[in-house]
Amino acid sequence: MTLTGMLSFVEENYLKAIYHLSNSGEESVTTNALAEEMQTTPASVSDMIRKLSKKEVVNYKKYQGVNVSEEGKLIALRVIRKHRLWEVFLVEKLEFNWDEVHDVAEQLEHIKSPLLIQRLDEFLGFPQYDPHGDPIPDENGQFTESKREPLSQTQIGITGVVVAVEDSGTAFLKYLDKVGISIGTKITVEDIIEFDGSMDITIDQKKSITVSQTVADNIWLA
Amino acid sequence: MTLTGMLSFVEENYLKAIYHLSNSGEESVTTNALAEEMQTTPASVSDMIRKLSKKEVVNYKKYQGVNVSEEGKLIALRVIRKHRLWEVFLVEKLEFNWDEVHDVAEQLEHIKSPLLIQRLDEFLGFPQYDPHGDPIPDENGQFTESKREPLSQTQIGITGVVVAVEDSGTAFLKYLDKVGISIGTKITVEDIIEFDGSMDITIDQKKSITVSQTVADNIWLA
DNA sequence: GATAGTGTTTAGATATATCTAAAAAAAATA
DNA sequence: TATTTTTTTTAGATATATCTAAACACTATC
Repeated sequence: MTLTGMLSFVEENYLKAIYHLSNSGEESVTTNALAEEMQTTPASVSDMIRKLSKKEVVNYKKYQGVNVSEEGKLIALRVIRKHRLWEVFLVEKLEFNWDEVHDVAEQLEHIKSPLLIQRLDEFLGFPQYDPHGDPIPDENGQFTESKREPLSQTQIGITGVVVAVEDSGTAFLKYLDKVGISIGTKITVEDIIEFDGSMDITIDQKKSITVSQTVADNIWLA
Repeated sequence: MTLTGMLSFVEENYLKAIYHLSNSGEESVTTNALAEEMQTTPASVSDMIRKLSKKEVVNYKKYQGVNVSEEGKLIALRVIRKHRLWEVFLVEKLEFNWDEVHDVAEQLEHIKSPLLIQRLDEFLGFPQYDPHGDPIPDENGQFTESKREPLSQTQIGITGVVVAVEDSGTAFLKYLDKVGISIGTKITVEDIIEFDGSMDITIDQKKSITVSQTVADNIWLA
């Protein structure tokens, strides 16, 4: 009953991971990196890549790494579109916290119904960003890539607005809630500790805290 | 990663089919009937039943048919609950027609997130019936089974209100739209043709039409 | 440029869900 | 009751997605 070109859940997840790791489809992704990302073994990754390559959704030469083909990129972006639209739905309509949406959206993103996504988009008022600040691509995979940089690459004295944060882990988002950082928060870099890359920052011109480099890597400013 | 007792999509679908075919878990379901319902072979059904039996969600003795256990009934009813809540969402919020919701709900019913269903229920205002008039069980599988009978078993002269219709097929629901029958429609039985069981009925005391026995079997009145 | 080490792929195995074909059990019929 | 027919189950195969262990290919070093 599987339609031609129809990918399984697992295949869609691999494609999404390849897209993400390759920095939006440009760089080549190694087998080990993918295995780490997918929480599986390099052997399984090799098998799956061969399969995706046969379906022509990835470009692949043995031992040379892999990245998404044009067709694969569009498929990945459509899955990402669905993921982010569902996240908006969960937060805006069902009052989920931003740290509760990821796992549910990981399931909902695989529902196959173009009409559903079209109507959901409409119902939500055609949102441009998800609750973590990531842009929502349109049906054709187009989105406006706003220029933004990680907090960790900002200089002392610079003030920026948080436009996005990494959305994968609950723990990180709970931490941001605790210290009072969300999309739109104004952050000023007061000092950078060279030893470990941690930063002293001021939040909304009021509260001062120190954040680790790991944290600073996962907050984007504009 | 599969949690203990966690059923796959396919297993959930079998359980649901067994529950439906057994008249809400009372009668015994034959292998052939299940194969027909699941659009597969008796051999596949046998295999799956053995598996479900090992997981103790169905009661099964070889050659004696199968039905859901207490635990299996609750699982089936929770899947049905999800299916019907999603149908309400699609019709009420995303403006789907009642003949467009079934296939999408078949996918959405397998999403695993108790919080999602709790919030969805709340968001929809705790609906008691789905768009086809079927009752929505609560978290514990409880629902008020209203007394209703198929139009085909009604007598001449009787007037009833449509409280439910069979929801599985698009063609049937499109037909009901065409002739002007929906939930709440008043139907009066004018005549019953003994030869083929077809019926002359009046719709909302205005329009008169003739419906086949098959159609009459799939409309419930109260 | 040979070699040690790391990264990657293949070979072979397991579990799920399905199938066809054959065997076994139950039901229907003579 | 014996036999035929139908239903159901088992046996053996296929496809997906995974694994471990072994082989292979690149890279870095001496």
